[in-house]
Amino acid sequence: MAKQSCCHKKKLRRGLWSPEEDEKLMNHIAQYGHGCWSSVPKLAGLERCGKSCRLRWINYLRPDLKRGTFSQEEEDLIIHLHSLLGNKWSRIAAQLPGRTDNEVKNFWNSYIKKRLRERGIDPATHQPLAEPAVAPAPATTTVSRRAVFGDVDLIPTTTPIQAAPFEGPILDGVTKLPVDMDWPVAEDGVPSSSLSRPCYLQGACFDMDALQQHHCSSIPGPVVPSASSYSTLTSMAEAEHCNTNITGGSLPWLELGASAVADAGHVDSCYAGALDELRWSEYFDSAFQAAASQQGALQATGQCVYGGKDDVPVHFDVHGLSNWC
DNA sequence: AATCTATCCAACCGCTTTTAA
DNA sequence: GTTAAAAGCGGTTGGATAGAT
Repeated sequence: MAKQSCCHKKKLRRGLWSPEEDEKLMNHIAQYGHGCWSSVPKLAGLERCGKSCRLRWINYLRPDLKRGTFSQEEEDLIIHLHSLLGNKWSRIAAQLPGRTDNEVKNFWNSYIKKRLRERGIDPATHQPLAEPAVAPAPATTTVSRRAVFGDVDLIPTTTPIQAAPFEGPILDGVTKLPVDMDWPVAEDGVPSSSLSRPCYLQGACFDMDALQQHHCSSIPGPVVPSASSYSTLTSMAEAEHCNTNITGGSLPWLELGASAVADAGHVDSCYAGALDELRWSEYFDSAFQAAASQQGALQATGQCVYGGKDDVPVHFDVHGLSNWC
C-alpha cells in the first residue's frame, strides 16, 4: 500500500490556497519568522502541513519574488545554466534573483523546451536533434561560431566524458558571460554517434567561445544583464577582474561594473550565497589560465575549450577543478 | 453557445540530504 | 555512531484558463 503524504495522514487541507490562508501565513511569518516549518501551521492557525506552508511561502508569498514573465536575458541564462547543470533547478534559480526553482522548472518545461526543439536542439542534451539520413558535410565549413554544441561534437575527446555533473557553482562569474543564444540547427549532419554525451563541461567550451567572441567584437551587441541581478553583476565584475589576462580586453557590458552594482541596491542577505560562490569563478579562472598556458600541449586529457583563433581547440585538464573544494 | 484541446503553473509526492538529539 | 525529524529538491499531477472547432 502506498505511503500517504503528511497532509493525508493528518487530514489537513490540500489544494489551492485561499487568500485568507495566504494572509494568515504572511502575517505569521512577518511577525515571528517561519522558524521550524512543521510548527508554522499550528502557530499560524492553518490546517496545512508545514511542508505545504513552506512551499507556498517560497514559491508565492515571499516578498522578494520577481513574478511576471522571464526576460530574454533570464531565458538565455536558464538555457545556458541548464546546459551546464542539467535539471538542477534550485541551482539555476539561485542565479536568477527573484525566481524560484519551481518557476524556472515550469518555464523550462512549458516554454524553453519547445523553443529549443523548434531550433533543432535537443533540450535534454543541448545537442542538435538527430536527423535521419543526413549526408555528412565538411566538418567545419557551415557551422558558425555560434554553433557551439555542434562544434563541440567535432572535437574528439581522448578520455571518457565524466558522467557525473560537475558539482559546485562551476562557472559562477564565467557562466554569466553574455552569450549569443542563436543556436544552431543540425544542418550539417553531425554524426549522431557523438551527440549523446553529457555536456556539462561542453558548456565550458561554450563560455570560452563566447568570451573569445567578445574579445573579437564579432557580435553586434552585448546582452546586458538585468540591473536587479545583483549576484549576476557582481559575479560578472569578478569574472572581468579575473579574465583580463585571458581575453586581453574587457567585456563591454562589464563597464557597468561597480557603479551598476551599487545602483542595484543593498547587498541583500538572499544573495550572500551567490557571493560566496564567487570563489569558484576565481578558481575556475586560475584553472583556465593554467590550461591556456599549456595550449597546444597534446598531453591534455580533459575537455575542450574553444579559446584560440581559427577554431583551434584549446584543452585543459578539468581534473584539477574537481579536486578543488 | 457549447465542447474540445492545449497550455500554464501551483501544488503535491516521494526521495535524498542535512541537522539535531 | 545511530536515528528521527526537518528541510530541500526534482518529477509529476491536476485544475484553471485560453483558444480552436
